[in-house]
Amino acid sequence: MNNLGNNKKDSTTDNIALDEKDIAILQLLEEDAKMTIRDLAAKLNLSATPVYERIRKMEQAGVIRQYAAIVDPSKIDKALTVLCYISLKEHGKKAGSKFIKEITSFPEVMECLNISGQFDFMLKVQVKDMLAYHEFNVNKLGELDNIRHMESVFVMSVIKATHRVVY
Amino acid sequence: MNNLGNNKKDSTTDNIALDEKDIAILQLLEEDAKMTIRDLAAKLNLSATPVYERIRKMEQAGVIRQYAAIVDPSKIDKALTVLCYISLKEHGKKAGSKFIKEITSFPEVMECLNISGQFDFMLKVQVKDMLAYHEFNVNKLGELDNIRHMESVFVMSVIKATHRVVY
DNA sequence: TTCTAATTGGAACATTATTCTATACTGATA
DNA sequence: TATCAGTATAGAATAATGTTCCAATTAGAA
Repeated sequence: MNNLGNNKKDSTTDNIALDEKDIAILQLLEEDAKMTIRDLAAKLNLSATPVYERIRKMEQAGVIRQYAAIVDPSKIDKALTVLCYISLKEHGKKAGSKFIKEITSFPEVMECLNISGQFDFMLKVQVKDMLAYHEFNVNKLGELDNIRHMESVFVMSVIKATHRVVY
Repeated sequence: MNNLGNNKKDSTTDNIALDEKDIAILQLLEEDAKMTIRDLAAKLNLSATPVYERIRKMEQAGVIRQYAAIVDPSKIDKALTVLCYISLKEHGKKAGSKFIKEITSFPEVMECLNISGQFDFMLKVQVKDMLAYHEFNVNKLGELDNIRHMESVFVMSVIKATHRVVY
């Protein structure tokens, strides 16, 4: 048990009620953010204006957090994904914050989750190859002083990876 | 050890050499895919044409896999993330394919990784709450007949989550 | 140097996003 | 049922952006 992590709300406004049309728009934009408003409108049997307004509302409400270009890691020589499990020695607020600050500064760390179970954190680390991971381990994780235990699990293949949360 | 997973290449063309300008473009588009070509050009001290051509090449080469709207799960009532670890009884090609086909069909499964270690797969499951996860477990995972062992790890907070792989 | 191929700038053009206004709808009230 | 207020919508006008074209420039090889 620990009290680490950062739960700050980053929404611009309060919650928003989404109807079926909003959901449909989200589903389409999750797959292809470059779809034009007119194409969206045609699929939903609407004109451009309501689609445009609905998207704008969802952006402002923080429902749509970001539009991102998704890059294939293997194409930029980052073919190895490793899940790195870490438990800390000190779980106090101060020690935890320090660890988080350092971890999040590493560009190799795509994801850092505060988890239940025997470990405190799971990192998803994206690197070129095993040598690069070894160096990350030694030079970056190895420099942190609050790590009690560490375990690496290697990703052999990606069966499914999506950003779609709307269904 | 197993031979599961699907490593098919989905690139449109062969590999491509990326220079510093390409990298810079990727980094910016990973953060904000809606940034205009003219803004990108201004940041890179180029005109619109070369930026446009470079993006097009990276799209066709599969370096840019997708443009996606990233939705905040908590805003659409999917606030609980669970890591679900699974090991199979049968690891043959046929049994593995069947499992993969079923798992990837579940919309709650955001991610499915074939991993090293005591388990065969890690699923990242995104649901409303604990009750919804319980139902997913019973009604969907529970219907699969090839599962030997299963373990759930709950995500208490997300410290870092990025799609940036270019650095 | 000279040549070739690739890259670039800037203008022209095509497409799309965005705004505006009038109309249609919805649900509540009397 | 009639009327009203608030919201959502379509369609046209405008602004912004994407896309193409071509001439000029650059970089590298012979």
